[in-house]
Order: sequence, then C-alpha cells, then structure tokens
Amino acid sequence: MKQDRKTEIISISAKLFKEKGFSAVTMRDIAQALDIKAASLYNHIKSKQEILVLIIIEIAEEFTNKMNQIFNSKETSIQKLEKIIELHIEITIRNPNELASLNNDWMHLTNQELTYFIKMREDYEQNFRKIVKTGIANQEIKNLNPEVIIFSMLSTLRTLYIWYGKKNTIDEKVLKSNMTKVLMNGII
Amino acid sequence: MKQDRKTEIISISAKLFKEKGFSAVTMRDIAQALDIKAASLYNHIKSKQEILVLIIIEIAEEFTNKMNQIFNSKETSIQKLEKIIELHIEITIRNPNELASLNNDWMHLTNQELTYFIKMREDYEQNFRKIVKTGIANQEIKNLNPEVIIFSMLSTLRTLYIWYGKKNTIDEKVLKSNMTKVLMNGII
DNA sequence: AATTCAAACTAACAAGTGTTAGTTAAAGTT
DNA sequence: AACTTTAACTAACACTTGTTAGTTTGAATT
Repeated sequence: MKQDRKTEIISISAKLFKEKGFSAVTMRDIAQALDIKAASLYNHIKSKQEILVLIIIEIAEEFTNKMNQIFNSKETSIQKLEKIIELHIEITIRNPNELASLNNDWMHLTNQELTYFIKMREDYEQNFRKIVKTGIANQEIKNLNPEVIIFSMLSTLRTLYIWYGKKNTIDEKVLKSNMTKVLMNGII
Repeated sequence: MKQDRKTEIISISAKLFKEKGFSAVTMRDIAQALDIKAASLYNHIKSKQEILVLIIIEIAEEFTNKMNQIFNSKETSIQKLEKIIELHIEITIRNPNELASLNNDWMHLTNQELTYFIKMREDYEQNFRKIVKTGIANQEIKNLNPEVIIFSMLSTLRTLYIWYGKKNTIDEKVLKSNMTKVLMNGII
C-alpha cells in the first residue's frame, strides 16, 4: 500500500538524518537504505524537503497540543512540570529518530513550515516559562533565575533521544521516576 | 599575517556551522562571509575538513585536560562536580560557536581525528561517571540511577551554547551560581 | 483476456560541490 | 632595483546533488 511505503521512507530518513544530519544525507542514501533507486522515492514523496516537514511538524504539533492541555489544567506548577517531564519521555521513547531531526534539522525547514515551527517552539517555551514563574510566585519553586531553570530542564528533556536506546536501556517507569527526582529535587 | 587570516576563517566558519551545520555550509558561503572568493581560502587552509578539525579538536583537548585535573584533585565529589559545571560555563562563554560544531558536527570528522575525538569524549564521560559513583558510594550524592544524573547534567552543560548569547545574556557569575544550585539542589 | 495502476526502473539534466592550476598585484626583503 | 612572498584572483575540473521524463513490470480489477 502506498501509505506504508511512504511511512517507511520517512522512518528510514529520520534514522539517517539522526546519524549524519539532514544536509549530509542524500536521496541516494535514503534509496539505498530501502534497496531501491533514488528516482523511485518520488513515487511516494514530493521532495527531500517534504520528508523533513513530515518528520518534524507532526511531532511538534503533538508537543504543542499536549503542552496546552497541561498548561490549562488545574494542577499545581510542580505537577505540571512533572507532566511535562513525562510527556517528553513518552514522545522520545516512541520517536527517538524523529526527535533528532526536530532538534538538529529544524533550521532546514523553509517558508511557512519554518515560521510555523518557530512559532510552536516559542509558544511552548513561553508556556513553560509561565508555569515556572507562577511556581516561583507561589513559593512552590525556589527563587532562582527562571531562565536557568527552564534551560536546564528543557535541554535535558530535548536531548533525551541521544541517550535513550544506548546500551543499558532504562525502563520507562524507572526513567520517569529518576528523571523527575533529579530535575526537581536535585542530586544532593 | 597568515595566522590571523586563518584564525578568521576558522572563526567565521564556526559561526556559519552553528547556524546551518557543517554539511550545509559551502566553501563559497565561508568565502562570501569574508568577502573573498572560495579558491582564496586555500591559501590559508588545506581543506574544508581541516577547518572542522581545527574547530573541534582544540576545544575537545581543553575539556580533556581540565577534566583530568579535576578528576585527579583531592576534592570531594560535590566539589568536583561544581568545578565541572564552571568549566563548561567558562569554555562556552569563550567559544559558543565552536561548541556548536563540537556538539553537532563531530560525526563529520574522519579517520584518526574521529577516533581521537570519540576516545576523548568517552574518557570524559567515564571520568564523570566515576565521580558520580564515588559520590553515591560516599553518600555525598543521592542514590539515584547514575546514568540519569550524568545525562541530565551533561546534556544541560553541553547545550549551554544555544542559550548563552540570546537576549537577556546572563552574567557569568550569576550563571555559575544559579546553574550550580539548579543542577545540584534541584528547584523545589 | 483486457485494462488499470502502483511502484519500480534507466537515463539524463542543470545546478552546485570541493578543489586545483595558473596568474596577478601589492608589500616586504635583500 | 631586483627579488621573494603573501594573498587575492579567474577559470576550470570532476563529481555529486535533487529532481524529472519516460518506460517497464507485475499484481489487482474489470
């Protein structure tokens, strides 16, 4: 079925993009990984650009939607942050390769997609920022520089894809529990 | 002087590599940024590859040397971790663009340089791991999964270059102090 | 049996890639 | 004044890039 082959192309592309980056992967590389010729890819996708868009945008939208749900819920700031940690872990475990592109190759999006992506990312960070600031105002969260808190948590969560899947793969529940403790309560 | 122009090429290349990645930047891009022709670059450097090597290896060696000093010092595990945090902040502030290449484009190194880099990175992580495990055995550090601790701290420190230099640039001392508190004591 | 169609193929393209060869002009050195 | 050196240039190369056009094949549908 056409949709299956297309999914396969996107999935194998994400894997290759993770290893070498979008620009260093050629259509011939992608084709070879599927044991077909480069021209045959165009029976399924419009362009190399389209592959990148399909990899990135869907996941970015999922982050946006789930973040909005968490942001608008009635929970405490701390509970919201815990939910965000779990969200990142869940999406990372399901799509480690796609997250590599989202993190490293988003700047190769063009036009509307680039604008759209940047908007989503800014909104996401803005929601995160508001949660942290509310938490500080509430005295739920320590009065530290909020940018340092956001940066520290987000950079850990965003690069999780690098670590997950290496030797000693950690169980999802254990990871959530440990990660939450490390990020929220510190290590000493 | 020749050395100055060469330094200039490396520095502007690092800036361009940060924005688009090594593979997406052409020799003509680099030349244009210096207002010369691409062929003229070869009066100063041997190849595009050499530029990448010069950007990455020097900083990787600095990390290696400083880490070894910290590792072999007589301080407590916690003091060692604090020194590592300061080390990353100092190097990042001095070389934000070069650190982008080190983090994102190291896989485009080849042959001996690739092997050498990977060896340095593994040794660095191994030292980090030993410090954390010693700290846990000492009961200086909480008994959490050491891989989660290492990953969480290192991913924050390694991606610092993305954040430093944006609007609201934080003072170095404030950053060190806040970052240490966030990473060591948590946020709640 | 005849037709349609998805998905592969071969062949080729125009543009862009890193790099080399040979030249030129100005500055520094003898 | 004659020279060497530095660092730019123009022109071109062999190769790789994403992509298009047209064709073939085998399975599904009529």
